[in-house]
Amino acid sequence: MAASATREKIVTSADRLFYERGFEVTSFADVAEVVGISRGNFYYHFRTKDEILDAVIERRIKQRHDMLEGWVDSDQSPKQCIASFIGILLMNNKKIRSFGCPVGTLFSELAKLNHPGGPGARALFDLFRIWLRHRFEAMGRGADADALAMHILARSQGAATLANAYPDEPFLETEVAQMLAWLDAVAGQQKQTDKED
Amino acid sequence: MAASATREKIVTSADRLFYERGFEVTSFADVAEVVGISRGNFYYHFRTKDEILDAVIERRIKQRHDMLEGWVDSDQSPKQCIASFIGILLMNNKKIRSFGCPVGTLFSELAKLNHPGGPGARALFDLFRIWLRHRFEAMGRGADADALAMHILARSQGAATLANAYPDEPFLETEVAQMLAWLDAVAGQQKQTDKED
DNA sequence: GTCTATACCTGGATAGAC
DNA sequence: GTCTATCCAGGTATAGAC
Repeated sequence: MAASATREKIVTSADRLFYERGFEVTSFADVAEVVGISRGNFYYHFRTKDEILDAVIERRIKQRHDMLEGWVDSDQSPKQCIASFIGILLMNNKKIRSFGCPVGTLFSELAKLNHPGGPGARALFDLFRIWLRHRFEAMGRGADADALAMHILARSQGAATLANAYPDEPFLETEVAQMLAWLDAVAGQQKQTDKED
Repeated sequence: MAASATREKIVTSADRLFYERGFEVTSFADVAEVVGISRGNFYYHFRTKDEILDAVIERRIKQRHDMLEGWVDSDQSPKQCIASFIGILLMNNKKIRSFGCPVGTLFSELAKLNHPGGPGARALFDLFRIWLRHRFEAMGRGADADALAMHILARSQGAATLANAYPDEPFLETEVAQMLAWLDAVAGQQKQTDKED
């Protein structure tokens, strides 16, 4: 269990390569070269390629989880939290333009492969979905909180895909502004409804 | 140039397999098996795997082009045309739930590979983008027609990705309804602006 | 145009020395 | 824990008979 330095480096490098080149196309030799170890040594730390994938997904989940909970813990309002989520697109805009969304692209690759890691990749979506749902609930959107969560998740995914296809255009910034405006409208709607009912 | 029956079958089968399993992971043996020919025969029709990819992309572009122009030619209004575009998501909802969007997933796979076919895959996006832009222009949206086209393209992509991640939920239908409502709003906005200015 | 046979390479995975 | 050597499967691609 004690995470050895080498094991750590393997997971970190594999994470990057799976993102930048894709899971299937990344070979042990590629990872070994980046880490600076021999192919053979690999199998001391991981018995199969799938085990590395599991470790990478686990790592990604932990990272995202910590980031999301960090926002909640730093006394941001639910609306601010959701705005921070939308802001991820700008925070990572360079990588997204080059390689798409790490969550969405990994998921669709594994889905096509019918790969056993698929459910793990979906867990990444679940993490964001449930977290977003809780924020919308905290905003007083009990009834349609999950639908709103799914909607903003989809908008992010679409924005990332198109930003990847057209990396040299200011599209991502425009789209983020619209998503924030949508969030404002959702928050305002709530007040409206309070008055009207 | 005369498209032989075998060549035709190879492209059709490769198209399906590239969509359902992914480009990289699909081997000549896979395609040959589906078509019912030997691997060797393959090379009479295509010299490399990339040549098949080119043919598949060309085929997809032609199919989509014909579909889009068919709508224009059948006297649909610009707004109806855009609604038909949005409706693709429902028309193909079974396949989208299983394998995602054929345009988006192929693009992101090739983007990661830095594959020479990447630009071809982007051409598929361009086809939709430009067609949509023309429809919005015909609706009187000269100034922001392209931005609207990009927006609805992104919404479709996001909806497809999430539908793939959560195939058992009625999410796709909900999202399509919202996109149609958005289209109504865009059309109405135009009239509003006419009055206000 | 289609087949079989085969060359060649790369990838995942194992064995065993150090 | 790390290495080298090696096995084996599967992939692309070629040669040449039919």
